[in-house]
Amino acid sequence: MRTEPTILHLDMDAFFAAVEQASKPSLRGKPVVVGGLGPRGVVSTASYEARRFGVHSAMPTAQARRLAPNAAYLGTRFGLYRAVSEVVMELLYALSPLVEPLSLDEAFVDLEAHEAPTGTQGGAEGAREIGERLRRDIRAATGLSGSVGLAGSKMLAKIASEEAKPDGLVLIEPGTERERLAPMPVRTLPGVGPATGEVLRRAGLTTIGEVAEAGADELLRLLGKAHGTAVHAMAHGIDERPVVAERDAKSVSVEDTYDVDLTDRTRVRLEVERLARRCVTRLRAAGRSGRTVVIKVRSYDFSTLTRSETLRGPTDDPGVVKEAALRLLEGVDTTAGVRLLGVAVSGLADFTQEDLFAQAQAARSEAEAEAARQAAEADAERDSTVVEEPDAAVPADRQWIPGRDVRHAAHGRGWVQGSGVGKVTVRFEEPDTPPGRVRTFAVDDPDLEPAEPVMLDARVAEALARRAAPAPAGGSGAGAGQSPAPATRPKSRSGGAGASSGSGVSRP
DNA sequence: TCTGGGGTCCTAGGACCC
DNA sequence: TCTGGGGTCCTAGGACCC
Repeated sequence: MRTEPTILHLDMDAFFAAVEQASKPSLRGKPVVVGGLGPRGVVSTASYEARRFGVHSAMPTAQARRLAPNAAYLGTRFGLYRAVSEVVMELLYALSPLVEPLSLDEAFVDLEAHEAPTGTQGGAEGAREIGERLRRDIRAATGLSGSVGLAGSKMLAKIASEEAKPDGLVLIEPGTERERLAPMPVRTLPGVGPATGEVLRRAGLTTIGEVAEAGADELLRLLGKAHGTAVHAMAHGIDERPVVAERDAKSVSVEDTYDVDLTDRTRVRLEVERLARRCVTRLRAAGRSGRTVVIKVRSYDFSTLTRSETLRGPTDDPGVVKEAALRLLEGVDTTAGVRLLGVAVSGLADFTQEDLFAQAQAARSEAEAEAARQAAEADAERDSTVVEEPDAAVPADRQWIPGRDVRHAAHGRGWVQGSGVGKVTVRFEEPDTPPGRVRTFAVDDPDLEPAEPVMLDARVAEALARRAAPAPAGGSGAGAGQSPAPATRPKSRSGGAGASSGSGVSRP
């Protein structure tokens, strides 16, 4: 525990929704909901205006539409969010070399890991000054607001930034932790979710103060060794976890939820093959290989199972992963219908078995690779004609997902407001124009085409240009701004860890 | 109301080895 | 003949986070 509040936690406010509002003038100050738009979609982020209607993250989008029927409902544009995130993270690295990103919109910074810049004071006031300057810099570079927490530990810094939301800064003076924590509900502690919260509630413990009084023995009995120890320490305001730089990913996974349950076994096999290929594409993009192949099957009734197989050595061969995934699928009954399928590779390494025994296996590998290449080609061809549930045979970039940027030959740049029954509605405006007019076209209007996303801010524009340049070979041609390419981050090989985060409770 | 997609960590049992 | 304990790997499931 530190005696100075030198751990900083940054959390961007309603990040995805705020990025959309920054790029769409007509949505500023209005309720905006970003997330899955299909029948089984859920909300990723709701703007503060939408939250007033009761909409929040992880809520089914269908429910959100009932609560806030007049909000704007937009699909996610991860390429754009990554570009903005890069700019924000660069500002954090300017504060200290020790930055721990938790997701695109959140990170810890260890302010002790560098010498104080000349002209700034140390201690709490110095830390507050750094935090406020950071918030100004973020607004200047991106047009967005972020909230900052400062404390002597990660846990308290995170709790502080939550208290600071939206658009604020809270500093918790070391020494005041226990009294600040005592009245808070147990669910405030990181790592205490619905299940743990319920166990504690049944034991009569609803506030952090009550948990602190409970004693280590009882907590270990209730929650088990690792969790009990961690919760006990955190309730006492003790958290010695260091800020650690971004780590290499330990697994890579892809999964799809289908609009309609899949029952046809041939279709299920085909989907597993596609997922295996997508998974390997991402694995290779990260320069990694893996030893364990995992499939995930969620049934019509939401029951979920996984099956895994560990290979003799790491691979990044799509054919090998696909065969393993199909073998695992053979042991799973899917006749009643599946709503989700997933494929993952874990046990990651930086090399493949083929590298190690390259010479001995050269001939064989070559034949295998050629076979895999041909198989992949055949699959790719099939893929391009495969029908996704509702909208048969419409190319991805012609599906006019709400929120996507477009360009019209006569009217210029705008974004898709909605589409249906053969029509698409476009609002013509850009980040730096006044709110624009709406026009409607036929979905196959040749004058209308998808466009790259834009942000007004110069630094974000730069980041966008950087990521647009190296298009990944073999990419599946997803819509504008949906490139699966990993983020290029300073000092990071594995880059696009994206929405990764630890559970954050290991051994405080 | 009907539940996404990407991750991390922990637990527990069985196999296997020393 | 009966009885050990510890360590590591693998598999499956679950809690949690953003």
